[in-house]
Amino acid sequence: MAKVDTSLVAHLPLFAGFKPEELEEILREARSARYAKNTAVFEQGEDAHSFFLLLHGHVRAAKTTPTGEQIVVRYVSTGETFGLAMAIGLTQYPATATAVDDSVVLAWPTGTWPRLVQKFPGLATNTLQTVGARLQETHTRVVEMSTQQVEQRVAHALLRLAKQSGKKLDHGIEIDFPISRQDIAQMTGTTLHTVSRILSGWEQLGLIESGRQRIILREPHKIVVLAEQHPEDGGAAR
Amino acid sequence: MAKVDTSLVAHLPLFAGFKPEELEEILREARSARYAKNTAVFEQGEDAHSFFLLLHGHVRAAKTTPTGEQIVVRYVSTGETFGLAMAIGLTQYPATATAVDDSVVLAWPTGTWPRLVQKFPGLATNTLQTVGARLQETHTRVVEMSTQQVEQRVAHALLRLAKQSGKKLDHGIEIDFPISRQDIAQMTGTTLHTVSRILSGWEQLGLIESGRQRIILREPHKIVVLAEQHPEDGGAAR
DNA sequence: GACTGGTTTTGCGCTAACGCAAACACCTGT
DNA sequence: ACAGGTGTTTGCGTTAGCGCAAAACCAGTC
Repeated sequence: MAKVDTSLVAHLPLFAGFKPEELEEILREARSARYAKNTAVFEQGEDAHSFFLLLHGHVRAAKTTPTGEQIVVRYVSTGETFGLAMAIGLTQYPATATAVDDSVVLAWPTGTWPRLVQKFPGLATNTLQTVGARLQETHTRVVEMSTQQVEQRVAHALLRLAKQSGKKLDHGIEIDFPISRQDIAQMTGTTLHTVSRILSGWEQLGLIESGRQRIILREPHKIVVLAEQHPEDGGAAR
Repeated sequence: MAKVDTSLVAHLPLFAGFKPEELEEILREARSARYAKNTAVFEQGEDAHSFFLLLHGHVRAAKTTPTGEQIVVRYVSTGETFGLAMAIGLTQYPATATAVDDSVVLAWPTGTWPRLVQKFPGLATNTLQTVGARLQETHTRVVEMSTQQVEQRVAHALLRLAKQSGKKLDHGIEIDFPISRQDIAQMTGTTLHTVSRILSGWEQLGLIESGRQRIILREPHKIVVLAEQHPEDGGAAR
């Protein structure tokens, strides 16, 4: 079990307000692990044996419906926690987590959570903040899905991805991990085909540049306009 | 400031694991208040001055978009907390809370939260559970909106409402507070008109009985079937 | 360097659901 | 009893986006 440098994680929201020695103690309980691109960290329905902190890479959390459709719940970026099933009172993972890039995680056995929280109440309040933030984001998503049309939703999704995991290039912002049209469809509640059409359109207009599982925003500002623009603008309430 | 009977609230998840005297101390910090039908408990964007526990009645939490559309986030039932902005790191309420029935709440000034949590760490973990549960529910909603069609979504919404706030009658289950087609539309991401058409259809078939802001499920079981039935069943993945 | 499997593009027909409009029921207060 | 307002129903034309199908594309692999 490799020792984790506290300085690498000390600034994370999860550990806000902790002293170095406390941090050390918490980290001692975790093991680190690598997951190669396209391997599962855990599967939906599986017993929640651990909770995780992503140190490196990107992880996709997705839910599968009884009929087999998949919905992307979120993309986890470096520094974020995931698989918190235990903390929110679940014994099984509610989604599947897959590394979309070679990734490195810290994993705490689920059983350590009650003990850690008892000893370090700040963990609970910090986690409450992050779960609360996710709840907000998910509500935003519901609102978008209810009120906006597909093109706006895709625009928002790209902007969010760019913000979260964008790599600045001189000719734009590149989304920093492999992402397919299918993935974007599953984030926005539409189909692969519709996403493809929309992105093709944008590429014509020079707003983006894209290839196989690769998207570069060339004109982020114009995409913001698209995202905020309402169909038949000045639009009335539903 | 009226004294609140601890026995009325002791069993609530929020207070799980607390001793009567602790409970007493927590309750001492709260004031109780009444809100008449159709009055706002707080408005979206307003400074989060308090957080609440609903003792009696029903409260609707809804978000308003920049363009004026409203989306119902959830209906709060007796015993549930709401307006937890502070706990999840917000200084303003992210939604508007309106009493849909004459309602009674307990209200804690936002400023008491840090102190209470510090003294009673169990509050944080209990709240984490409930916020986690809400996150799950919201994810379910996203999945439904992405994969199901309007009729199924409306069926699910009614079943959830019936479960949460259903009053058992001999000829069915009545949703225990005034709810309009508009409200249901805002819960399911569709329009008033479409909801009306669907409910009319169901009424023809004898599945429900309904009137002005009033819905009775006469054949809950058949509605479950509707909710689970997939268009062109055996349906393929998106 | 051809093969193979996943990804993307594009065309075309179809339909679920929207949007608008108008009429209608019901409840409340005067 | 009546008026006014809020909620509901229903018809009708329109359309955004789905679903299917087929082709083109691309990146590794053998």
